[in-house]
Amino acid sequence: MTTSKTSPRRITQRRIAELAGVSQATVSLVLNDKADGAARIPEETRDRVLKVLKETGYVADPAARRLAGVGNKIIGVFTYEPAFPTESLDFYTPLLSGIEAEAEELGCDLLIFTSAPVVEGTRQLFHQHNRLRLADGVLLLGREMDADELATLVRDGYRVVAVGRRDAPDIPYVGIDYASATEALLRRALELGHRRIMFLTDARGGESGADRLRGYERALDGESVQSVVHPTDGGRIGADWLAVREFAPTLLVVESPSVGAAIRDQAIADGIDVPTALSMIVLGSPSRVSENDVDFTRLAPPRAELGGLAVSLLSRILSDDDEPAESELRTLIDCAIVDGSTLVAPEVHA
Amino acid sequence: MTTSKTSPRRITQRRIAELAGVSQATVSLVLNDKADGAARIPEETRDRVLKVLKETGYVADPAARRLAGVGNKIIGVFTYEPAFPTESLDFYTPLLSGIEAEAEELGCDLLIFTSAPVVEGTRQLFHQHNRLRLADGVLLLGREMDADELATLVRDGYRVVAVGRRDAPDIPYVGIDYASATEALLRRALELGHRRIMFLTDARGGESGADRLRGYERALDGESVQSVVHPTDGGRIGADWLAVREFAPTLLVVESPSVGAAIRDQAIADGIDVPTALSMIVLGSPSRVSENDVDFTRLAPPRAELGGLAVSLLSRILSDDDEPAESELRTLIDCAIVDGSTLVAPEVHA
DNA sequence: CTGAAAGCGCTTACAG
DNA sequence: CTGAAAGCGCTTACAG
Repeated sequence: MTTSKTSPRRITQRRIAELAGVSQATVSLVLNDKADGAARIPEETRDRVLKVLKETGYVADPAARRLAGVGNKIIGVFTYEPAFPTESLDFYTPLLSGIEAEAEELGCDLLIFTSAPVVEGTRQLFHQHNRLRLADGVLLLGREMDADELATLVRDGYRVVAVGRRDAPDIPYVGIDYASATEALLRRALELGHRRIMFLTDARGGESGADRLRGYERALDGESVQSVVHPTDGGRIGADWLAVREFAPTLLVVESPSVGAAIRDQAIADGIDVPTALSMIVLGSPSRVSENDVDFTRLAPPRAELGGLAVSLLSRILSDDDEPAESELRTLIDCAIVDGSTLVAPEVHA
Repeated sequence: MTTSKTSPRRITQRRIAELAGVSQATVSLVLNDKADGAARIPEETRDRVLKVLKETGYVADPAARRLAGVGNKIIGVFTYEPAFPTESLDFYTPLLSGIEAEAEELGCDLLIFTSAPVVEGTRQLFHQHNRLRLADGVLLLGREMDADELATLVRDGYRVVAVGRRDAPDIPYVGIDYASATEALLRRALELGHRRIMFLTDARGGESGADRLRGYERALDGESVQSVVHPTDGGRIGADWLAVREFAPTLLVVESPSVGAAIRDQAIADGIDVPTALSMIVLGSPSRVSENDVDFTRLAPPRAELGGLAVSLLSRILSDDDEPAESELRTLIDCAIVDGSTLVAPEVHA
C-alpha cells in the first residue's frame, strides 16, 4: 500500500495535509499564497501548514503543477547547432551567459533541448517525444532558422522569442542592429578616403549577415567606390586571400573575426602591412579576447546583453500583467563599434 | 467549451482518438509501442492511428507522461556556481560539452537549474519551487559540495551522479584520479634532482584539491626534500610570488593554470628564468588553449570525457536493464600528463 | 483485440 | 473559513 516502484514514496500534499490536520486543498492554498481573496485561511492554520511544509522540505511536483495549468518557470532553449563544442562556443557562450544571468534573476530554470536529433548539422526542433511543451516558452538560438518551422511553432501556440532578427513574420525577436553599425563604420572608412573596398562575407550568415550586407551597401550607395563582395566559407583562406590580392582593395571588410585574423596573417606573411598597405574592418568580435589578439577596428555586438533581453522579453510575453506592446515584440539593439588600429587612411598614389 | 486560457486548444490523445476512430487508450498504446504483449492491435488500426499522429505532428505532453509515472529523459544539471560567466567558463565549459554530446546521444534534454538562488557565491539546491523532481536524475557539478545536502538528496530518493570524486558516502560519482597523476608528475621531478619544492595550492580545492595534495605528499614521502605548501586564493599574486622568492624552491608546483601563468609572468619580470632558474609544474590545463600560452609541464584532466561518463553512468542508474554494479558507482579515470617545457633538472650549485 | 476506468499530484472554482 | 470534487493529459492494469 505504501510501496512504490519509484523513489521511497515521496511526500505529497495529501501527506502534508494529514500532518497538519487540514485538507489537501488548504495545503495548496497556503503553498501558493492564494490564502487571500475568497478563501481566508486563519493565521493559525496557515502557520501550522507552513511549519509542516518547512519541516518536510516539501516542494510541489512541477509536472503536476504544470498539468494543472500553472506555469513552471522553465525556459526552453533551442540551439540550432550543438552549443558547447569549441567551434560554436564563441557564438553561444556569451549568449548563454546573458541568458543564465537573467533566468537566475527571474527564478527560471533552463531546459536545453539537446535531444533534438542533428540532421545535416542542424538540430530538428520537432521530433517525436520533443519536450517543448514542458517549457513555458522557448528561446531560439542560431544563425539560420527554418521559416516554416518558426511559423508552425507560432501557430501551435508555443510562446517563443528568437535571438537575432528574423525575416519570418509574427515571430518575436531581439536582434542587433548590424545594418546601422556596419553603415556607420563604413562611412568612417569612406571619410578617410577609401575608394576601393572588398567585403569578405560569411556564407552562412542568415539574417544578421543580410543586415551587415545591407549596411555595407547603404554606406556605399551614391559614392563612387570600386567594391567587390566575396563570400567565403572560411575553409579556404588561401583562395580568399588570392581574391583579395587580385582585387587589391585599400580596405578589406571581413564579416567573421576568425577569418579576419587568418587573412591578416596571410597579409603579413605576404609582406603586406596592415593597416598601412591594407586597412581592415571586422564586423564582429571574438568572444574570448586573448591578449595577443589583433586590435581590429570592428563591431562589438553585445551578445550577453542580447541573451538577457531575449529572456526578459519572453518572460514578459508569458506574464499576465506586463505583456509587451506590439512594437516591443521585435526590437533591435545598438551594436558598439571598437576603434581599433586597423583602419587608417589609404596610401595616396600619385 | 472549446476555449482555453492557454494556447489555441492544443491537441491531445483524445482528439487523435476521435480522428482515428479509436479509443484514447489505443492511441497511447500505439504511441508507446505497447501494442504487443496482452494488447495486440491490428496492423490496420495501428496504421490508421499512426497516420493521424503523423498528420497532426502530435507529441505527448511530457508533464502528463511524467505524472503518469514514466521517465521523461530529462537530465538535471546543477552547478554550484553560475556556469557561464567567464570566470567559471574554463571549468564548466568542457564538462558541459561532454555532457551535451552524451545527452544528445541518449536522446536526453538538459534541465539547468539556474533558478537556484545564489547565497555567498554558491547555489542553493533545495529552495522552494525547485524543479529537481522534473528530471529523471541530476548531475552535480562544482568544486565543493555540501555533504549534508548530498545525503539529503540520496535519502529523498533523487538519482544523482556527482562530477568529480566526493568524500560523502553513498553518492555515485565519476572523478579524475588526480592523486596518481600528481604523484607521477612529482616523481618525475624528483628523478630530475629537485629537492626544494614549493606547492601553491588552490584555497577552494574541494576533494580534487585534497587528492592532488595527497599525490604530492605520496611522492615526497620518504624522500629528503625541503617542501612548503602555500595556499593561495589567486587574488594576491604579488604576495604569493614574494613567498616563492623567500623560500626559493627549484621547483614550483601550482594547482591552478591561471595562477601558474600569472606567477610565471612575475618570475620573468623579476629576471628569474623559467625553467632554467625555476622549474614549474601546473596541476591542470586551461580549457581554451591559445597559441601564446606557455607550454607548461602539466596535468591535462579529460573534462569533456568526464562529463560524458557522468551522463552515461546516470543513465545506467536510471535504466532498468543495465544497472551498474556497486563498484561502478564510484570510479576514477586517468588523468593525462603533458610533457611541457617548464620542468628541467635544477641548476647544480657547488 | 479494444474500451472504460483508475490514478499520478496538483490547482481552482464551487459548495457548504 | 474549509472541504469535496472536477479536471489537467497521460499510462496501464483490468474487464469485456
